[in-house]
Amino acid sequence: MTSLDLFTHEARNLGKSARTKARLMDAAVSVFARDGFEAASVNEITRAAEVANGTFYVYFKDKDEIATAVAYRIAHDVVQQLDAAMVGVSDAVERVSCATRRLLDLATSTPQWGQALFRAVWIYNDLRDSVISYLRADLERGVAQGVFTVEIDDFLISTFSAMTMSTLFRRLNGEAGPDAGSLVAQLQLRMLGVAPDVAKRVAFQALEPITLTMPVIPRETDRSKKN
Amino acid sequence: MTSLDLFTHEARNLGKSARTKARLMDAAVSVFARDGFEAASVNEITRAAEVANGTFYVYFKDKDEIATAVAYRIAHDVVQQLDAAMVGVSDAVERVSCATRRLLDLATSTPQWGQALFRAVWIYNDLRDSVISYLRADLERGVAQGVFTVEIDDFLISTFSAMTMSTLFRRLNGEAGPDAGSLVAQLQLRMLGVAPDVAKRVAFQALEPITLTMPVIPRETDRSKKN
DNA sequence: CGATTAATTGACATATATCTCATAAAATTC
DNA sequence: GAATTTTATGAGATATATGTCAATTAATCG
Repeated sequence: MTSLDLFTHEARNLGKSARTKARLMDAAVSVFARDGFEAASVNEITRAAEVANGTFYVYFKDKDEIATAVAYRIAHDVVQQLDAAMVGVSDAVERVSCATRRLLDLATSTPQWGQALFRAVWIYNDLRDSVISYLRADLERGVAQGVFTVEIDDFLISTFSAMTMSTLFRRLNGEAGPDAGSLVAQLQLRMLGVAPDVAKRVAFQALEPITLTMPVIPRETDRSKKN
Repeated sequence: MTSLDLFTHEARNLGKSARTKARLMDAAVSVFARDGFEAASVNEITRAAEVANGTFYVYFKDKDEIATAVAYRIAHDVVQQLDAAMVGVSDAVERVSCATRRLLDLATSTPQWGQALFRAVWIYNDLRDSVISYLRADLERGVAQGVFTVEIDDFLISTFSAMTMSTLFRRLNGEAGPDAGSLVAQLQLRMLGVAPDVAKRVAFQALEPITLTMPVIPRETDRSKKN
């Protein structure tokens, strides 16, 4: 077990089997983030979860099944948090910029989940679609308002999200700094046809601090700090 | 062994050991393209190459070594072909557009190599740098000429190549059609600050048919056509 | 052609992964 | 607290991968 253990935390008041399952899912997040989907093994996951090998198969048929479960749960949570962070933003240009920046902030604030999200989106196409479900609507609104001068189709949306995802990747690997969200949002707005000065202003304008509504993210307490 | 076998073809006049090594490298390309780097096994490669397991270890220390060899050779060849295809294109806007489109055309014309290139660039960062080595210069030239209104830094270049690479990925997976190169080039030019109408014109203008100079790409003859 | 060198082979030792299942431990019920 | 149900265990059967090496086959040379 490492760091956050969000699933375990969520399941802390449920029955024993739910808690064990959650432990396995947290462990899977760690292992997938560290080793990648392919290289990860059930043994690594059970070791990380501190349960016996056989326990895994009580809860999941195989690696694919836990991977799917983890991926969909993470995507679901991220979409939820993203929705919450977007409440009150109505201007199309701001919404598009905000979504990219918030997603990056979210995914990098808990890097293991970010890694898992990245890999999950890579593998499960429908997940990508759900993470960016709001995007198409915002883009179309911008076109209707005349601020975006580009045709909204699958190709555009794929390219747009590839820009976000590649930034996430570089952010998680330390190749990009905290302003990466703003930088890529700026490029995305330019691509959509927003005037350069407006793109810069919107992409770099300060974001409200996030007010978490849904899942309580446990923080390390000072006393339990590691080395 | 499948389809193209470019390495084998290149080595056809060399000694036996060079030919066997080439067989292994072609097989590796196939297997990596099919199974991905992680999932590929030495056994699969030797089976595809129709040699015994032990033969592999005569030529390569392990999977990593052949992967590196293959990746660098492919990147080298692609850069070479790309250079050839860019000769005579001098305008910065055209060069940037042309490079993206040519790279996509090249990589999709031999899909297994395209897959391998995609995976290689993913894993070996310096390869990505070599494939896009010309890019920075062209971008800076465009800025000097006043046609690009964006700051040229690592972040921009990474994002730019992510757009190309994600298009390659979708192209190889049949999610994008033959015009994908033009579509993404258009978006890239817009992002760089080129006026939308110019971006469209340049990205969609006809390209000269490629005149191959360097490595002879063997074509399937009609009589050896499969089913 | 016989001798020498180069290239190839596949069985084998080792390691690690998957998934099952009889059994044990823990939790719950009455 | 005994009985019952739920949960967890880890040894083991099966499979597949890696890398080595003595032996075999193919190529070359004088």
